[in-house]
Amino acid sequence: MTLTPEKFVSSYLLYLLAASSEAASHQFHLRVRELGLRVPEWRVLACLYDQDGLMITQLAKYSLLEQSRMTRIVDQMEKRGLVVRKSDKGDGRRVRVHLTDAGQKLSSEVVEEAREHERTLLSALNQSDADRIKPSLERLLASLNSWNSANE
Amino acid sequence: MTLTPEKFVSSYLLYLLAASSEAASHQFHLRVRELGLRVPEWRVLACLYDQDGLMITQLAKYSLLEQSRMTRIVDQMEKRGLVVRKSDKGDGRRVRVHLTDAGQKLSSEVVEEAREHERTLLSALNQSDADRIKPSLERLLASLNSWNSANE
DNA sequence: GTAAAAAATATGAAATTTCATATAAAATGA
DNA sequence: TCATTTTATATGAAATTTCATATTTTTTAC
Repeated sequence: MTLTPEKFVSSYLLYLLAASSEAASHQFHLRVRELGLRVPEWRVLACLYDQDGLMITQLAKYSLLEQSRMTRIVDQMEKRGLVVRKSDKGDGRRVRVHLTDAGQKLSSEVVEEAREHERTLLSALNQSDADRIKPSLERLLASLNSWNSANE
Repeated sequence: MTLTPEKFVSSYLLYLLAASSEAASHQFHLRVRELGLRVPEWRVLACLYDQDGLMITQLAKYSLLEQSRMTRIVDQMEKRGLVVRKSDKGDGRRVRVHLTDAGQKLSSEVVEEAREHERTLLSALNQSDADRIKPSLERLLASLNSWNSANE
């Protein structure tokens, strides 16, 4: 049927991206679970580390998951004392999520481990790949995002 | 506490990879759902397109999901008439998953759409990024995989 | 040849996730 | 202003996913 029946998956862009993401995250996500966190919870901590008081919707977007799921993740983190909800004065629809002291402490610790893990990963690459990978992914992501917005 | 309180997430390698993967896949995964498939089912079709008769475990690995989940994905695809299980002669533990005629037809069609989508995505990048991205991800993935094996 | 270990798949039960939609607040526009 | 639409979050119910473990077959080590 096709003239080029070569393997498809192993050089398919979407596979390479998903598999790289999975491979890069694997060890660290094991560590995250050791710390008693699930991946989405770690993502929330990381987002709030950068900017405390984000809304549920923003957390969902940055953490790459759905809003209704984020609502429940925040529920659990709140029960656990890592974050608190505060309603936005000025816009009563918005819920601002803030780190508690415990959440702040944990988030700093895990971010530090994440940085260290990243250094380790990068040091396993050859110098030129290690130098280029992040800027290159940043450009890719920017292109993809603008392409996606243009095609919604 | 830290001397460089700059944003962490937006330039974190694991975030860049996960977000790029998500952004690159988003539109195509919508299309996959339009075709009545879930993402893992599409992945199975793609794997079997490359090599019919893979085992459950291999499908799980290539599709980046767990074995017990793959068992149930295959259950559903089998009920739907896209694949059939055949037990491996020579090793009775192994289950070989084969495309049916319908599965073969569907898998060829979706793979063709995936190729087209990939061309479209790549054409949105500048020439040099478009040329480098796949080889570069292939090297990254290889490094990560060998690093992961070494650190299990 | 046999016991123990390993490998491949399946499955019950709990937990999570999704989907559609409810609720409530704010913005828009006539 | 009032009705309509949009935005933000929450939630019920169904579906999926995970986790631990059972089952079956093969391999390994004695």
